Amino acid sequence: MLTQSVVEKIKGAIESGALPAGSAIGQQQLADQLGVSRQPIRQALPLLIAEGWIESLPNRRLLVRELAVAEIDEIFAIRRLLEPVALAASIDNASSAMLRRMNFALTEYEEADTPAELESADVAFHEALYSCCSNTTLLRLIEQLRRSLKRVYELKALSRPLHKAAMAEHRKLAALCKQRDARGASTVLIAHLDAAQVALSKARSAATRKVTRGRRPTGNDA
Amino acid sequence: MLTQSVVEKIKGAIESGALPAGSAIGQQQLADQLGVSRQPIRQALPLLIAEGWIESLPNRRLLVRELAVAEIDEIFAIRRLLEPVALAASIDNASSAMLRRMNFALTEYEEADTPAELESADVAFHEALYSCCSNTTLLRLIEQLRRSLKRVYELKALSRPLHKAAMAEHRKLAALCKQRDARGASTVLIAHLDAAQVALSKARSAATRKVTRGRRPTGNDA
DNA sequence: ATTTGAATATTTGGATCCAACAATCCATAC
DNA sequence: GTATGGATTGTTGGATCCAAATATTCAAAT
Repeated sequence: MLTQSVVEKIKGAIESGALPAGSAIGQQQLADQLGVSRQPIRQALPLLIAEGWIESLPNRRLLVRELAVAEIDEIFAIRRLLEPVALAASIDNASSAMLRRMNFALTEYEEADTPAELESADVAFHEALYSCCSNTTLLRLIEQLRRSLKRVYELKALSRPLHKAAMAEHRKLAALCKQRDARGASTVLIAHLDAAQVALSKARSAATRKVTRGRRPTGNDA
Repeated sequence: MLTQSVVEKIKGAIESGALPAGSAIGQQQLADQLGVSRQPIRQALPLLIAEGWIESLPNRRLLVRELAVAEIDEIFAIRRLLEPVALAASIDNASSAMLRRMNFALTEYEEADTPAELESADVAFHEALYSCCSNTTLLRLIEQLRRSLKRVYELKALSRPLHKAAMAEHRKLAALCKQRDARGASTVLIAHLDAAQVALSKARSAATRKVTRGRRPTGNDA
């Protein structure tokens, strides 16, 4: 079915920044860009609107939805509730396969060169972390929340020290999983989430300032 | 937009049992039934599939998705995580409007005659409960989870004593909100959810037995 | 120069068309 | 009588058509 692939491609374009937040889009334009007719686009749109990727203006214009800072915080608040529970449950009935998957993702993360590799290794690690939580609805929910943040993540993909820190936290998590210390792992996970949140909001406010003033106020990047 | 109303109508039909779980459906059939052409149906389908209302078989047949007992339990597990937090936050910045809405829904619930009125009063009460939680993403999520269970709720709509119990719990919740006792309210809410869960699973297993054997093994209903 | 209004152009949403695909049904062969 | 193969029917998915709604442009009037 073309519709499904169109949905994924549009999501990918939004995540990658090819369709920047706030930009207006038309059905025909999307269709041309993806090399399909308008029909699959039209089937994809209601889904994308319902999932919050695209906003439908009253003028029946469409634009890529912006994620407000407040909304990012809201999502993190929910993740803080759900992910520690998923992790604890996952540790309780952890399989050896889970530990293997975790370790694999860990090394992938360490050896990643490109931001894309980093990203996919990170996703793989967290998926492995929760994989044994035996609540697939919860898994889907967590995945959805993480993905809705993804389009803001590439900002973060620049900073080296943050990745170092994240890697250390991942290693700590893996160790605690091996020891089956659900309580300890949850604590570390919450810290991990908080760190990601402040990193994100910092990167975002910096980016906003950049846009507003045309240039960063201070500090060397790159 | 017709599509949106088609989505709602199909959801409603599934919730009301007009489209029973497990039944096969065709696009043309749906279109005829709703008095529209196939086009709006086709735009609605990807959304309904993604949200788990309809299942798409590999043979490209469609059928109304069944909710497995395990899945119901999963949803309750998530609700137990989210709703107490939403309630506590809502109590912390409760407005007088919230208390008024709660009380109104409470009396509506008490005076309800038909199952539909009961249902809507219940929804209104819980919406009022969480309305001040200041996390709209969380609110949407909770609403989605509650609604996904709605189609199983009408089974429960029969038993009188259960409603009495639910009403008492609602009153207790309202009182605790008025006293701004977030902790106590959360505890009662969890008990409320648990009660609903066991009631649901009992009703469901009874219904399944009924279907399987053609009649209930023991016990008087009605 | 600014604003109002009409004419034009673009875009959307619903309906329809058509080809590909899957299931069903029937006939024939074993 | 059963099983296999083919024809037929029905349904889906993508493309296209058309009318209605909206934005845009351009001209005229204040």
